[in-house]
Amino acid sequence: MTITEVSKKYDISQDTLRYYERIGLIPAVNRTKGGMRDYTEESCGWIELAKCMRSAGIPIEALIEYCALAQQGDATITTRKELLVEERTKLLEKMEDMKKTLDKLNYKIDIYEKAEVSGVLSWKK
Amino acid sequence: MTITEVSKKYDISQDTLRYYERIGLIPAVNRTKGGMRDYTEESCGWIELAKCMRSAGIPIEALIEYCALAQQGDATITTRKELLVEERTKLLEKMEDMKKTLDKLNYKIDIYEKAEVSGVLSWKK
DNA sequence: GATTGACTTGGAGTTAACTCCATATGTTAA
DNA sequence: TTAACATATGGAGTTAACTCCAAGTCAATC
Repeated sequence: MTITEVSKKYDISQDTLRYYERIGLIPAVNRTKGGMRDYTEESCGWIELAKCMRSAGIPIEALIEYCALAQQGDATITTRKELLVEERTKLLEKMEDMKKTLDKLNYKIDIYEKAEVSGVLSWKK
Repeated sequence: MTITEVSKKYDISQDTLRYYERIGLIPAVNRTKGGMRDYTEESCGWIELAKCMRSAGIPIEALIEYCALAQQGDATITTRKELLVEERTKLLEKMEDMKKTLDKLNYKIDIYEKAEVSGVLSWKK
């Protein structure tokens, strides 16, 4: 697959795809004789993973480390697992924060709706 | 309350508290004759709101707008509500992304655990 | 009244994560 | 084979959200 195709498939800019490769967030991509990138299935798998993790706000630094470990083979399995567990913990904490914020938003929106009906907002919080 | 007390109470740096006020994320804080900040209950309410919203990643720009609207009185109730509804929508989308990422993390961690036991990782995904 | 520590402002610096650009080279259609 | 377009690289620029700093003022203590 060309970079244009991958960019469309995963809705990631070509600049970002090259950037991810350059910093080691995904392993080096195959090249044609001319030097153009030729993404394999495996490359696509890495890109999908990167997109998924980034969409949840997992920091690039952690993903670079994971990618580096993965390229060192089975000896790093435990380390990689620990890394994922750590990110999972942080993710769960963030989700809790968001849940609290969601509750607050719902509460406030509810109050604003009631205020719209009654025309008064003196009892808002 | 002094800025030091507020900083400790909400675990937000003094620099950030001043920054929030400067950019209008919270309304101007009361001052003593000497010019020092003297946070009221209401100020604290705004800070708590800011902290909650920011912890969920709601952008500063939206909060500045909300704060500006709130200071214009009841005429902006509907606009404020719409703003909150919009942010709630974005928040729910982010939470869905995170849920998907969490599932992926759980799946991968599970595979790594099995690999640790069996010593093989050939069937990872 | 002098020292010490908290607080003030305006502005510069930092960090993460892209995003853009200039210049050069590969690729394809007429 | 030449125009037109896609892609390559290295490096600079951008954005959001802080964070730090210098130089000065306020407040409490000795």
